[in-house]
Amino acid sequence: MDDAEAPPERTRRRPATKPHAAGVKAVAAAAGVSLGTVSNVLNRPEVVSPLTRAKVEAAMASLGFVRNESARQLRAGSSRILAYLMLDAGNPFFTDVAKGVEEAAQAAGLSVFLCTSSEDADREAAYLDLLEQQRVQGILITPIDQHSSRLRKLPSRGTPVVVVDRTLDEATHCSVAVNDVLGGELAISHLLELGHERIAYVGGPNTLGQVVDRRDGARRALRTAGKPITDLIELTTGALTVAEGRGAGQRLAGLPADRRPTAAFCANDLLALGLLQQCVSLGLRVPEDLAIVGYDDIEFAEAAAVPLTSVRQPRQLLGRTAAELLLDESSNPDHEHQRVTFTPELVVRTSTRGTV
Amino acid sequence: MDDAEAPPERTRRRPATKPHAAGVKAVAAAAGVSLGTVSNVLNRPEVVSPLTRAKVEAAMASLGFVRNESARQLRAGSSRILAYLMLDAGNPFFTDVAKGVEEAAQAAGLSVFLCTSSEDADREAAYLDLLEQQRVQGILITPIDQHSSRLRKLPSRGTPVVVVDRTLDEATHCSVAVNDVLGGELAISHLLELGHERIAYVGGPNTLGQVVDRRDGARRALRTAGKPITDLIELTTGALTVAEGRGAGQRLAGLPADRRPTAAFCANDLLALGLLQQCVSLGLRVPEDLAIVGYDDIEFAEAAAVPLTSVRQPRQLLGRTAAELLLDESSNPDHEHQRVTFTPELVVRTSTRGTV
DNA sequence: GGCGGTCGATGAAAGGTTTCAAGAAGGTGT
DNA sequence: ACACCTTCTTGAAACCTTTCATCGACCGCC
Repeated sequence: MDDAEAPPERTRRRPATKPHAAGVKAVAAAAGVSLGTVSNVLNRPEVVSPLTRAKVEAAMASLGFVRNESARQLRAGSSRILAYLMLDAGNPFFTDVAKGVEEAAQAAGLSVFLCTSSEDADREAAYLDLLEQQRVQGILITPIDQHSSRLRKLPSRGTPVVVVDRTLDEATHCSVAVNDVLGGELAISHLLELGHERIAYVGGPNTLGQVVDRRDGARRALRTAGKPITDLIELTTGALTVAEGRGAGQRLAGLPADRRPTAAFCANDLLALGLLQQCVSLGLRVPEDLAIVGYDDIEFAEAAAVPLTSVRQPRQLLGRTAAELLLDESSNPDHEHQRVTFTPELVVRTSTRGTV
Repeated sequence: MDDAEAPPERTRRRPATKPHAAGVKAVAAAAGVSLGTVSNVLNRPEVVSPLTRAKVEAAMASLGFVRNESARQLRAGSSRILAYLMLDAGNPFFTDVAKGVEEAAQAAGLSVFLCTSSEDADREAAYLDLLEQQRVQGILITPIDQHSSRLRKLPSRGTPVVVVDRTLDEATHCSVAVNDVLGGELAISHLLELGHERIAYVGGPNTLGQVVDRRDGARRALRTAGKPITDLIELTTGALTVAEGRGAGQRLAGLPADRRPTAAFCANDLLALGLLQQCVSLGLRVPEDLAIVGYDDIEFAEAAAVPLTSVRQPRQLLGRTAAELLLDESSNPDHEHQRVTFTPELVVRTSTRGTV
């Protein structure tokens, strides 16, 4: 056998790498230092001498070095990212929660990625899988189905989860919520006090915990007042959107006046705004013919055609608290899961009270 | 020297790995196959025999295997993620754009991460760096400062960028926008036709291209009508939010009636809604004392206290088109950058026309 | 001048996946 | 029985960074 013959001739495999040229290696070569030193400049600048650091930084700038986060994360094992998987980005309630999350994350030096399930269980599942594979620091989620096994399993595999706007008995996560049953109760008590007898509950789908809890609160208020819960006329919607609210308004306005409810409590403000808009355009007077109570007290509730009575939730605080719990869980070794519940507050405006 | 003495005794380094236990290696062992086969099951299931595949899948399930995306991406060099960095998640305009983006992304099998700069240049920069380091497939962005060098450099380093809701002359990206100058013109022409002479332009900050273009359109309409552009009373705001709109309303309502504008054109609907709300609550009648035109025609514009005349933009289409351009750029080798411009449309409602 | 100590820089190993050339096993036709 | 395919499976290399034990140089001090 002749050693000199047939050199290995390794065919160059091109792993579809983007033009992202320079890595630490190239920087090290350009700066005339070792790999480790470049890494130190990146991660522990204080241990490298000012002169060397300057050389390395110059090399980085001239080569256009961009750190490869995948490699960093693979080796270091930690991500500086936190995700909030929300139900519906079009609902200002959730974007306000997100604002709170970002506030807390920024304070801790983390970044937030927002994802939206759009009330679609498959999308929710797909995002959960993706985020787990990405090994994000943690996931904040307002779930569609809080009993999903995927959700339960995540924490045991190392990805902390905090449930937002839902309370959960599971011992696997923290949760931060607002007492929705109480909120429903507040709304209906208010309407009962105003003398309403035929009251509608507009909300759906019933797979959403929020929808069910608020309805249960409504029923409880009726019971407390000594009325049968059958007095609550339920209009089920397919989602919590303005469009669905309009649809409900259509159905409601179509009822004969003597069977039509005199008040409607909507599972959120988007529904309430749609309902309001449709009813007004069909000639019903609000609140004289139909009083309306919304939920969330989003910024637009006050600016509506008829300023909307609504149940207010501490949106930003909700997000901030959730993020803080998540951070505690991933940094504090003796973290204990908590269930935080805030108290909602009724904000009365023209849509129920008429005159100011 | 005695070979048997002092075994290396390598100290175990614990790279802070999360409990995420099982990797492909463990799965391979459990299933009695090789590493490569497990990888094949993951990436090219069709090449592995049904029997083997079943064994591997069973092993994955029982071990709770979660693929490490960092490692996958590091080796394979490609990400299945696309990011939309938006100006303000609280603005329904952008969440509608985002919806369009997700639609297109989902069709292509990609996932979308949403980020929000909140009109803060530092946050924008930080997110751009982060996304580049993550080596996302591409970035969609509604920029604060479209002349940022960071933005220009990204594509040359391998991360495609599409600018959304802004037109850009740079030869480095595609952009998808709506003709904002024309939009401003439409709004003001409408007001002039209605006989208004003292017109206010409410918007800011002037670093935002949208704000400037819409104002320029307004001025152009005045010129076309033979009026001096000084007729346009400018109220500069700090951001495009409801709260800033209220502030502007306060300022505006404070003017003596003979100097107060009879109409206001707002750079977006959030401002318009805030302005409307504040003016009404201070006793001005809309549109009799003050006509208002908004911009974007978000869903809440129609449901406002006084239904809002607004300039409509094809929001979802904007997002979808942008995402499609991005996908083309990253898959089609002879992609050419495009500038797509849509045409806005004036939607007249009560806030300018009074009676229906 | 020798000793201990500090500060900085070094380079090999490790992290989990994908890739691909090459090998093994099984089947078919003559 | 043999050559030739086809179909699956294999194992080592490569991706880029971080980590850490070790080494060299330099300083001050007895």
